[in-house]
This record gives sequence, C-alpha cells and structure tokens, in this order.
Amino acid sequence: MPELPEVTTVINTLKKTIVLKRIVNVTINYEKILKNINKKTFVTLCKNQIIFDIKRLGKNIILVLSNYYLIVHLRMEGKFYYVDNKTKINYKHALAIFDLSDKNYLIFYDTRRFGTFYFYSKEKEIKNLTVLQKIGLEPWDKRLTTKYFYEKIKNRNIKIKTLLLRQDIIAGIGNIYADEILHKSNISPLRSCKYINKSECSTIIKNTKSILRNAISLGGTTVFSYNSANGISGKFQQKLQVYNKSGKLCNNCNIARINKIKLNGRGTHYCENCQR
DNA sequence: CAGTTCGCCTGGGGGC
DNA sequence: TGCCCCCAGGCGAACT
Repeated sequence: MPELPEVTTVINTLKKTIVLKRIVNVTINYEKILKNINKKTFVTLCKNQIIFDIKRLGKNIILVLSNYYLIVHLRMEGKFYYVDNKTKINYKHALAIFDLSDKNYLIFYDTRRFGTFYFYSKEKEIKNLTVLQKIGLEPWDKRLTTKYFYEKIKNRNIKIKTLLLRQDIIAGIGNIYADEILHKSNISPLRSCKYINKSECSTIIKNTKSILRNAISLGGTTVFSYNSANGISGKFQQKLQVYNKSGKLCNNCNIARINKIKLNGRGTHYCENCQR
C-alpha cells in the first residue's frame, strides 16, 4: 500500500518522464475513479493540457496541468505505468490511459479499483480543494513539534496506532509505517492516546521523521513498477522490523516473537515485550 | 461530537 | 482441478 515514501518515489519517477508532455487524449475505462466529474467532461477538459509539474500532499499525487489540478490517490494498489506502444498491458486493469505528445502512454493501473481522481480548476488555491482540506501536517513541517502532537492527542480516547493512521494530524503514514514507528518507539499500538506522555510524543515524532526519511532514501517499501517489463522494488522492505513479521523473533529484544492482531480492522504487528 | 464500523474492490490463498 | 469463502486495506459515509 503506497504511503508517503512510496508516493514520493512514484512522483520522482514521473517527474523524469511526463513533465512538459501534452495530453493528446484520455481513455477512461472505469468511470467510478472520477469522483467529482463525469467522464465526458473530464476527457474534454484534459485534451491539450500540458503536465507542468507533479506535487505531493500527504499520499495524494497532484498533477499540475495548464488549467487544472488532477489529484490522484493510489489507495492500495494504484500504479502509474509510463509505456510505449509496444508494451503489452492487461487492459482489464488499465482504468485510465493518457495518450501523451511523445507518443507514449501514461497508464493508471489498479487491480482493486480503489484509486481516485479528483479534477479541479486551478483558479482555486490548492489548500482549499475539498479533497485536500483534511490533510494534516507533513512530517517535516516545522509546525510538527512535540507540543503540537501532544496537544492533539492528550485528551483522546483512541489507540495510538489508530491516531497515527489519521491523515488530519500527520499526513502520509499508513499501516506499514505506523507499525514500524511504534515498534521503534517501544510503544504498544493498543495504548490509548491519553496515557502517552510528552516524552513519548517526542519519541514518536522523532521516529516518524527518521523512518519515513530512511524509507524515502531507499525508494519505499511497496513493490511497484513503472513499465510492465521490469518491476522496481523498494529496498525498505529489507528494513522492516514488525510489519508482516508475525511469528518471527523480535530484532530488538531477541526474546519475544512478533504478534499480529486486528486493530480497527487493520492488521497490526508488534512486540509484546518491547512495546508497552 | 468523538469514536467505531461498514462498504467499496478483486486477486490470491486455504479448505475441501 | 475447481469451487467457495475469506482476507488485504485507505478512506469517506454511516452509524452509535
């Protein structure tokens, strides 16, 4: 599942390939990905738009076009492929195909069909776009301090992992990194926010920054690819301490085995010995 | 209002 | 081998 580091890697790759290309045509094979516009209007408005820039906000990918913003969320399995016309694609999962001015194609590929497109006129400020309004602070925002975090969580009755997954406090953390951050912080995912002290808040913030930064430098975790011939796998996979490690000996204490439970419907991995 | 559960999807895996 | 059922999960909607 693409989280902040994976989305960053996707954007870095797309920047090298599609920026300054013109959209010649668009084919939408699954209209439900379009959340705030119908297919016919979307196709008409996209034609002849130039892709000027690609930005990220939380887990959202923002394609800055001549006159519009196209905001893409990959959700679980969304991928972008940049391919030439010789590349064979399983069109069953090619939900959107952009014909580009360089004769190549940008394909939005999503087997589970959870990904979303929002389309807005650029006349609106990015921060005022409905889909982005609930996005909280980026991990490296100077306003993300221990004090900010402590004030946000101190009276809450929800479990700390549930809070980390919310996008309106810190943006960009998903299920993999939430588990990893809490393991490195020696805090149980089941602990209620109201029992987390300032010092622990400081640890969580520090580890959020370091884990996400390290993951970005390694290209992320989720396996994804940009053309059908060769998949690129993020190297952070090898650094995971708890995610998908249930039954394995904890690397930190070397005593307990990683436990897997369900927390609010999400698979949750942690060490009962290290994380209290 | 805060917190929890549901529903959207489909490939893959386990059980038989 | 084939069929059924369940699971994975981000996030908005609907619920308590």
